Order: sequence, then structure tokens, then C-alpha cells
Amino acid sequence: MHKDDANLDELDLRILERYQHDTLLPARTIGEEVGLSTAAVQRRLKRLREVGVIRREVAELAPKAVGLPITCVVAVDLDQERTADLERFKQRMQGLPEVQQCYYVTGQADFILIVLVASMEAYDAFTQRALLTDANVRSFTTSVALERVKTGVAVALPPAPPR
Amino acid sequence: MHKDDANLDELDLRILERYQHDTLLPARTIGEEVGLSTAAVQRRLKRLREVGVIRREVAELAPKAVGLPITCVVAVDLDQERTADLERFKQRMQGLPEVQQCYYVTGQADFILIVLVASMEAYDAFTQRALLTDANVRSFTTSVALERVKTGVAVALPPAPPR
DNA sequence: CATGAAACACACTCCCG
DNA sequence: CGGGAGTGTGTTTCATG
Repeated sequence: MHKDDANLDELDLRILERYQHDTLLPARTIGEEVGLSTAAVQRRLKRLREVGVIRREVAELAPKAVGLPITCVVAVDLDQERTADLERFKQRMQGLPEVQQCYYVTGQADFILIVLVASMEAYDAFTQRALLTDANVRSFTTSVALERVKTGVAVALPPAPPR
Repeated sequence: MHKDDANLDELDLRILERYQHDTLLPARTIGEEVGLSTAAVQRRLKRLREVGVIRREVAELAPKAVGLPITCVVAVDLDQERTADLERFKQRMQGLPEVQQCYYVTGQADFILIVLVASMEAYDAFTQRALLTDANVRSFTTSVALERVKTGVAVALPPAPPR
């Protein structure tokens, strides 16, 4: 698993900059902008997928439109923080569909979760099933999102990489 | 702006369930799985885009691979919380490339940010430019992500919608 | 070794039944 | 909605620098 710096040249970055925001964009269009042929652009995209720079191409859905209008940010504090305990918790989070994102972090809390649910009742059920019944969860605090100001997986690429 | 419940039938949901995780998947394949023709699947996808259920199709990049190995979760507490102040802060966040996500939330903090940076120096520079110099930012706390356990924008669709 | 041009295969679009 | 013809895109091959 080698997800670290695959030496990307400036062309790769310029391609990614356009492509990551809209994968429906024809390679031909990208090629025109960066000064490359269609084939060259696609070869590079294929390589970027293979080396893991592009993890996957996904569709971003509007949570409200699919019946999940509520977003919660949850800070979880664990009791035991041995490796095995952490690993177990991580795997539990991976398997929970409500957990859209999960970060293992420094600071007061051990984990930060982004949770999407259909209703507060559903959130309550989630906390019961996922947190309250876990003996190793010492405590957690919930922040309900009043607005999703900015979302997505888009990444800010360096404007001028090494030359 | 009508991003609310576009009445989705079970077929739509099953299509989305597959498509949202991999937009490269041929409509033909999806059609086989849900029992629909290629054309029907594409018609539905087009409609789902038009009504805003599908917000956009994006490529998820590996942050490390593009030189942004550090993820921080930042809880920001504002001083003045009048509408104008909130709006100004939101728009600032929208414009900052390091801010990958931003939620306006209830609870102790006013905003939760997911910030991606190349180094701790870059993070320090970010806090200076984005937070410390903002007179309306009362305080903020940073949690550095030791691991991105679960990421992405994938959403858990209801397993068995109305029949 | 990466590129560009062309041939090829495949996926999407549109129209009709 | 399904099926087909037409179009556009992605893929492969090959010759070139």
C-alpha cells in the first residue's frame, strides 16, 4: 500500500485540478486546457488511479434529497485507548452506515464523527446502538449541523509544485 | 432552490446506491443489477442530476499523495453571532482552499472545519490568516487527525424504501 | 519513455414503437 | 420503458522524437 507521493508533475496536477471537481468533463476538454492530447490525458488519469492518487470517482448526493436531512458532528471519548480498543472502535465505525466520516484525533476527544441521519429519532437510535451500548465509550458530545456550509472531498492542489 | 425530496422510487435508490460509490460503472452493468435497460438507467441518472439529487460527480484524491498529509478538525467559536457576522464567516470559509468542509453547528462551538494542509507550518499560517486575524473569532481548538478512518461523501441510502 | 494520430471498442443519446 | 441507429467518448495500437 503506497499511497504516498507518487511524483506528480505539473501536468498531472493541472489535470487533477479540473478532473476532481467534475469527472464528467471530457478528457478532450482537459487536454485543450493543459495542452495535451486526449489519449495523454486518459493515460495519466489511468496511471493516477493505479497508483492510488485518485482513490475513486464518486457521486456527491444531496443528503436532504435522499432523506437524510440531519448532519451531526460527534466527538467521542474512549475509556481504554489500547491499540486493540482503538482498532475495534475504528472497525465498528467503518461498518456503520450513518457514519459518513470518522477521524482519529488528538485533543480532548479521541474520535470525530460526521453522522448523517433521517431524523433526531434516528440519531437517538444511532447513539444507542453505536455509542451508549459500547462500554468503552466514556462519553460523547453531539453538535447538530444547522447548515452544511461547505462539503465534499475536493482538495486544494498546490498552485506551483516543484519544478 | 428545490433540493428537497424529489420523490425517488426504489429503482432510483438502487441505482444511486451503486452509482454513488463508482461513477465509472457502466449504466449497462447497473441496469443488469436493478433490472432496467441501459437507456432507462441513464435517463434516471440525468433526471437525478437535474433535480439536484446528484450534486456533482467528483474524484476523491488521496490527500497524502497530493502533498496534503495533515488533516485538522477545528472547532471555531465566534464572538458576534448576528446573521451578518455568520454570513461573512461562511463566505470566508468558502473561499479558503485549506477548508475542505465547514459546518455551522449547535453546541459549544459555532463552526466545525475540516482543514487539509501540507505541514504544521502551513496549518499555523492558515490559523494566522484565517482565524487569528479575524476579530470576530473568539477562540478555536484544533484536533489533529492521526488517522482518517473513514472519509468520503458516500451516503447511506435506506435499505428498503416504501413498497 | 511519453507523446500524438488513427483505428477500434464501448458507452451515452435520441427517437420510435 | 425497451430497443435500435447515430454520436461521442474512452481505449488501444503504432510510429515518432
